[in-house]
Amino acid sequence: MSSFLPTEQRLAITCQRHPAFPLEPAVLIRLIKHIYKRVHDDANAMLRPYGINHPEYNLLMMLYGTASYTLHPTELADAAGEKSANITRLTNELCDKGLIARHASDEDRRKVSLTLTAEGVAMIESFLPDVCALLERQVSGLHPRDMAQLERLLKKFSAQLERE
Amino acid sequence: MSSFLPTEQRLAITCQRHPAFPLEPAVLIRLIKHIYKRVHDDANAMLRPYGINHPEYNLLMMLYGTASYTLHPTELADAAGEKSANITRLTNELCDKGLIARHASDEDRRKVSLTLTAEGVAMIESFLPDVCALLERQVSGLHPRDMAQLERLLKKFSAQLERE
DNA sequence: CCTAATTAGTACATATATGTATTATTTACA
DNA sequence: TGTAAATAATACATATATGTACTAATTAGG
Repeated sequence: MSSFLPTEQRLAITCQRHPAFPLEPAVLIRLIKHIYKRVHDDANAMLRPYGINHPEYNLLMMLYGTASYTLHPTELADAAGEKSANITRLTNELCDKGLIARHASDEDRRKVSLTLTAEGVAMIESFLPDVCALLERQVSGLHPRDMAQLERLLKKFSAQLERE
Repeated sequence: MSSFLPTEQRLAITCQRHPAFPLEPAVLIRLIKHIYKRVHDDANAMLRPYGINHPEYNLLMMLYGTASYTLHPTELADAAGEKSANITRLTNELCDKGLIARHASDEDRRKVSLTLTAEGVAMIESFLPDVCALLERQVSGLHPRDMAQLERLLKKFSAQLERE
C-alpha cells in the first residue's frame, strides 16, 4: 500500500530543480489525489458484491438524498459530479437493473424524471450498513476535533476552487 | 460550477432516513471527491495545449522528481498511483512522443528502465510556469497557517487509510 | 544444479469516461 | 405569430482505465 513519503521526496527534488515550484500547494494537491484514489478503490471493492460500482453508488445516493427520490438527468449529473454524457449510460444500467425508473416530465417535455424504485431503495438499505462501516473505518484515525477542522479547511479550499 | 451545498443537504436527508449514517465522515469523503474532480479537470485543461493529459503529466513529474531521471515501471506505477497495467500504455505514448526512453536493465533482465529524455526535461520546464501558476491559484484562498494545518490533517487521514 | 515459486512487464479483452454532433422541445422577442 | 436562440437528453466515436492471462527472467529450496 504505497505510502505518501516517496512522493513528498520527489516534490522536494522537483523544488530543487525548479525553485519557483510551490512545494506546499503541490503536497496538498498530491495528498488529495492520493486519498481520492484510495477511497475510490475501497468503495469499489466494498460495492462489488452488490453488483454496482462507485459512480452508480453515487447516483443512487443522490436520489436517496432527495426528498422525492427524483431528479432530472442534469440535476443528477451536477449532484454526482459526473459529466452529463455519462449520465445516460449510467442511468441506463441502473434502469436495466430495475433500481431506478425513467418517466417523461409533463411540465417540460424535454425533460426526463429519474426516480428510485422500491427495489432501488431496498438495494440502498441493504448496502448502507457496509457503507457506514467503511466510512467509520476510513476516518477512525481522526479525532472529532480533527474532523471538524478538516471539514472547515476543505470547504474553504473547495470554495476557492469554485471561485475561479 | 456546482457548489458543495446541495450535496451536503442530500447527506442530511440521507441521515434522516438512515440514522446510523455517519454524517461528518461522509461530508469529508464527498469533499475529497469534489475537490479531486475539480483539480483533475483544471489540470487537464491547463495541460491540453502541451499535448499531454493529467496522468502523463504525473508520470513525467515522478521521473523529474527522481535524482537519476529514471525509474522502473513498477516504481513509476507506485509513485504515480496508477495501476501497473496502465503504465505500459502511458509510457508507450510518452515514448512515441520522445519524452522518455526505454532501456533494458542489465542488473536484472526482467526489468526495464524508463528515463526522461532531454526533450522530456525541456517539455517539463516549458509547462512548469503554468503548473506553478495553477497551483498558486488553487490554494490562494488558504492562509499559510491553513495550509500547514490542512497538510497535517490530510497526512493523518492518508496514514489511517494505509493502515487498513 | 534443477525444478517450483516468485517477480517484472506487457498484451489483450473488457469496462468506464469524455467530447461532439444530433434531435426534440421550449423560450425570447421581433 | 413565427423564427432564432437556448436547453435537455442522448447517440456515437473516441479516449482512458482495469482485470486477467501470458511470457520471460530470477530466486529459493531441495
